[in-house]
Formats: sequence, structure tokens, C-alpha cells
Amino acid sequence: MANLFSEVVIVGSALEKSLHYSVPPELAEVVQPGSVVSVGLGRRKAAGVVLSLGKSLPDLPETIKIRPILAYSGKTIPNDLLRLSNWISGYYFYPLGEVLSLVIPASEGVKRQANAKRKIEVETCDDVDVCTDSPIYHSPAPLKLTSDQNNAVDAIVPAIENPSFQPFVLYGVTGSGKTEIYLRIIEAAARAGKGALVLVPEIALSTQMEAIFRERFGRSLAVWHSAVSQKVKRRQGAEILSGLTNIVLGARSAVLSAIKNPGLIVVDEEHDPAYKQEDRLRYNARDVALMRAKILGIPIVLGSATPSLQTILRSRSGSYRHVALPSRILGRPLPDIEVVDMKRESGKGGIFSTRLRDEIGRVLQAGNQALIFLNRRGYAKYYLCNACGLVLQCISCSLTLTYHKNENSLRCHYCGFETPLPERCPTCGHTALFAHGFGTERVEKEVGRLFPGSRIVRVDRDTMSSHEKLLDALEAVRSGRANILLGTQMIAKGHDFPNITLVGVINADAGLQVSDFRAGENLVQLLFQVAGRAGRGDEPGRVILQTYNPYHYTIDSLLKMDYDGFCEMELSSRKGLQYPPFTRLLKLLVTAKDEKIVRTGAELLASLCREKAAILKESGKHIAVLGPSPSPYVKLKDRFRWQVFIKAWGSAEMQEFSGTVLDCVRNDSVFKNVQVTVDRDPASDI
DNA sequence: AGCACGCCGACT
DNA sequence: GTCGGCGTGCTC
Repeated sequence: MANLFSEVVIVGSALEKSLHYSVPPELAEVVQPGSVVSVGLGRRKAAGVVLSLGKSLPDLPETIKIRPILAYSGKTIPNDLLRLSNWISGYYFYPLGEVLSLVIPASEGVKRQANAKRKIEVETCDDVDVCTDSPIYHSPAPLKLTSDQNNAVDAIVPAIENPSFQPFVLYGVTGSGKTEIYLRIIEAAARAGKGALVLVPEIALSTQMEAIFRERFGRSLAVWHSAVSQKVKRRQGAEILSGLTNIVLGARSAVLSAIKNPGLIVVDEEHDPAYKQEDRLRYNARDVALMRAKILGIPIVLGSATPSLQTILRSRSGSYRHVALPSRILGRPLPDIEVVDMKRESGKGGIFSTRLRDEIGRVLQAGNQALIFLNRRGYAKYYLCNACGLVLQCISCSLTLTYHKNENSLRCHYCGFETPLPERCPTCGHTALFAHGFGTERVEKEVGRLFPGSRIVRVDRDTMSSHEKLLDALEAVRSGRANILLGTQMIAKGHDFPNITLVGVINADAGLQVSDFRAGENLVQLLFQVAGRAGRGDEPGRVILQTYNPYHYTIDSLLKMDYDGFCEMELSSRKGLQYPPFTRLLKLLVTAKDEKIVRTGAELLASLCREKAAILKESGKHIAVLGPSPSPYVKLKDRFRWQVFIKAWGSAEMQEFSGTVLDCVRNDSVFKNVQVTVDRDPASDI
């Protein structure tokens, strides 16, 4: 029998190419493409994934001695995931071995070397979701669907029963009952003997969905996010691979879970920027999910009350099917929206307008609950020296330090640097240091002063140090133990608190000052989400937006509850400027510890790009090169940052162009002293 | 990514 | 005289 060879990619390594190993006879029958194996690499042992098997080898240098595969782990990555990994690696310009290290769950017994430096997650909710008894199949709750809901289910189910790749946009206002539709279509997949993958933007959201899903799907459900302990993940990973568990609900990394025979993918709140991973592999889980559905040939449902402009455009062009839920369930009205012009408020710089203060008082009096939203944590936004004008900044990042009163310390919200509040200005020595701006910690204090009898719960990254604390806080609101819920983004999304009748947005403009062209889109989506927390029970809801820009088009679209109108304006502006979704962007981020080296590196990179773009232009392909320019935060964690943006009018052009440029970067020694990071379809300018 | 090899500064 | 800094280069 001829010798069998294999092409193997080393897991967790930045090696660009695969290596070749012989397959010992005793493994010839068991090893397949996707198999996770152990191999010798230099002096060490490494995990690898078999890409292909064959009887011959390519021409290799004389010095290479082909070594055998040492062992088979017993685990094999399903074919669709292997294809997906390849696509991710190519699309995001990230080594396949690194992608695979995210695909292979910790259960494989593979050392996650790449993560060695990352701090170990505290094992919080160990065994919380162990289901030993029968929580297996429950008949659907006898909820009567609205006719809109019925229509939505009827539109999607045929694509599950007769599978084909078909994206659906489930465009449903907040409180329109999207979750119930997800449950019904997953049940349809289960009836067809298939599994399902459900993505949610973050943990806070899944805690509530988790309970609902657990009740319906019991043992067939696995919940997958960063707060789930390694131990539970290991067990669940094995159960998913075996097919015992075939419904996965999780945050973005769950898009890579090895579900057996998936029949449906759901991406809830598809517009949410949390789907974009902003370090290492900078992927967007929504887009990866679309590709996974395409590879599998199954339907995918993108749900949102405020779909991304990309999704709106694709549904208009007909490539996504549009399914609408224009009204809330049980005939509940959408909340009334009011705008308060903070410029007209007497005590300028105050936190609460008279209007919002009065309304909170009224709500509490009536025994209902209020939600107060402010997207900034801490006590004071920054400290300024009134003598010399210095704003206290992080020593490692170009960010102002936020004052946290409880700890009497200044903190960097990017790198976590913490220092006691100095008594004197570090440059001029004056004692004229004053706090400016405010965050949730300050608002909490103010609420306590204004409403002495209120029971407030504050939810932000500072108070919610563990998953338990978050669950407890949400429970306090649900049970009525608390009557004011104050917080950041964490409370804006998804939660269903029936007794919240008032939503107050302290500073509705926050975010608009940013240079990012997506600022308007992100703000409107967030405000629609927050507003949607009001009036989800029997009593109608009210939203009060405090703003310094009452006539801004983002605020105006919210006031009219007209997201379509906003999209219309925003799309025409993006078209005029030739920005996404009409074009594609790619960010090349150049970083190094030395400021001058970074700048020079970025300038060299930009001229390389222009040179390559000129060559492409000869064959009629147009690429625009923007920059170089310093990143909005020019220094983060002691590294200086410059960037170059590439704009292309098609995905194929972007692929070809960036591939050529990155090959040059890798091979040219002038880029040796800088790090070049690729961010395809970047979600922010930072 | 590891882990080597390899050539220049302050210590047992 | 060695220990060790991290620059360059290879891993089937």
C-alpha cells in the first residue's frame, strides 16, 4: 500500500502555510480532513488540523524530513466549519491556524497558547446550566401569535423544511415579539431533525433569552458566552460535537460552534456593533454567520428593530427577504417620545431637567419603575486644571482619565490604569483641579438626593463585576425590589421589564461629537433600543430625551419613531460621500512603541498602497487610498497608532488589492519594526 | 506563534 | 570568564 500523507495546519500558530506529515497505517482509516491531530514541530509537540490527505507530496526542500502524525485526538472539525475557517482566514487576512484555535473548543485538550497572556476568566456560573432531569421537550407555550407573527413564521418555515440559503430580515419594532418567532422557527428546525444557532450581541441580553430558551428546549440547548466557565464549556463542547445538544445560544464566538446538522441561524439585533470583535481576529459575527448559512445552504434570520444600513440596502435590492413586524404584541402602543432642550434649562450643566425630574417623581409615586440611561460610567468625565488648562490623561493612552468617587481614583477606561486623584496639577502644581462632565456614579448620587425614598440599582461595568451581580440586579428590577434602573449600554438592549413606564435619556447627544461617519447610525439604533424599554407591560410608556441638539436629524427621527426616514437620509448621505454600505472599507493599523517609527511606517505603507492602486487602475479596477493619518486615539497601551484606509467598490477588488499589499508588507524588511493590523469592514475609526 | 541560534553588555 | 538582552529565521 502506498504511503499516505497529510497537509496539516498548526493550531494557534501564525505560520502562513500548512506543513506535511505522513499518516501512520493505524491512523489511515480514522484521520480525515478536519481531524485534530498531534504532531512534532521542531522540538515541541503541537496540535494541528488535517486539511487534506493524499498519496503524494509537493516538491519540498531537501532539508525537510517528513515526520509522522503522532496521534489522533478523536475530534474532527465538521466540514462546513473547516470551509468557514478557510473563508474567515482569507477574508479577514488572518492565519488559518489562529482561526482554527478559535474553532476548536477548549474541550479538545489543546493548549491555547495564544491566550496564555490573557487573564483567566473567573469560573462564575459553574454548573448553572446543568440539566439532569427531563426542564427535554416542552410543548410551545400556548401563546397566540399576532397575524404579523404568523406571517413571519409562515414565510421562514418553508426555507427550513426545504433548505436553501436564504437571508431574512426580521424587521420588528421593540416589543413586537421577535423572540417568540425565533422559538417557533427553531422548533420547526427541530421537527425537521435539525439544530439551530442563535447569536445575541452580549451576555446581558442572553441571560433573559437563556431562561426562555431553556424552558422550551431544555437539554438540547447550550448557552455559550464568556461568563460560562471553561468546565461547562468543555462539557457542552463534547455534547455539541456528539449531537446531544444541537441548539446553541451565544455571543459572537458561538458562530463557530460545531453544531451537528444545523438547519437555521438566527442573529438577533443584527445591527449591534458588539458583533464586531475589535482585537486579534477582527471579525463580524453577523457576516461570518451569513457565510456559514451560505456554506450550509440554510436560511438565516437577521432580527432587529433598527437593521444596519448594510442590511437595509441588501433587503431593498432583494437579496434579503424582508419580513416586518410593524406593531407591538397585544396591541400595546409604542412609547410617547418627548425631547427636552437642555439649553433652555435654568441650572446649566445640571443632570436632570425639571421635566424629567417631575416625571420620575410621578412614576415612582404611581408605583411604577423608571429607567435612566447614560452611556458613561464613573463620577466625572475628566479633570481639568483651571490654572494651566491641563486635562489629566492616561500615561499609556491618549484618553482622559475618568474620576471614580467611590475609590477616589482616576481611571483609564481603555487600559484600566488607575491612580489616586492628585491634590495638585502634575504640571503647574496648582490646586485648581476641577471635575467636569458626569457619569453614572454621579447620577446615582443625584438620584439619591432628588428621590430619597427610591430604590436604585446601577448597572455598568464598575458595579457588575460578575455575571451573578448582573443577574441579581436584573432580578431586583423584575421583582420590583428596585424602582429605578440606572445604567449604561448594558441596560439598553433586549431586556423586558413590564413595569418600566418611563425611560429617561440623560444625554442623548453622547456619541455625536465623534468623527466616525457611523456615529449617527449607531446613536439612532441605541436610542431606539433604549426607548423600546418603555411600556412593555399593561401601562403605556413614555421616553424623555435630554439633548443640546433638539433639531438634529437623529433626534428628530426618534421623536417621530421613524427609523425608515432616518435610513433614507443616512443612505443618501452615504451614497453622496461614497461610504459603506455603497463601498467597502479596510483599515490598515500601524503600531509601534516609537512615535516616529509608526509615522514613517504608515507613510511608507500608504505610498506602497498608492503604487499598487495605480497598477490596478491600469486594468480598470478602482481603489482609493486614504491617509495615512493618526488614529483618533493616537496612543493606546503605550503603542502609537497611525492608520491607512482602503476603499473599494467591490469585495473582489478589496480582496485582490489587500492581498497584494499585505504580501509586500510581510516580505519587505522596512515594515519589520512596526505591526500592521488588518481590519476589514471596520466598525469604528478607532 | 514558539523556540532556536547568535552576537554584544553587567554580574556570580 | 558566563548569564542574558531580544533581532532574525525556521518549523513538514
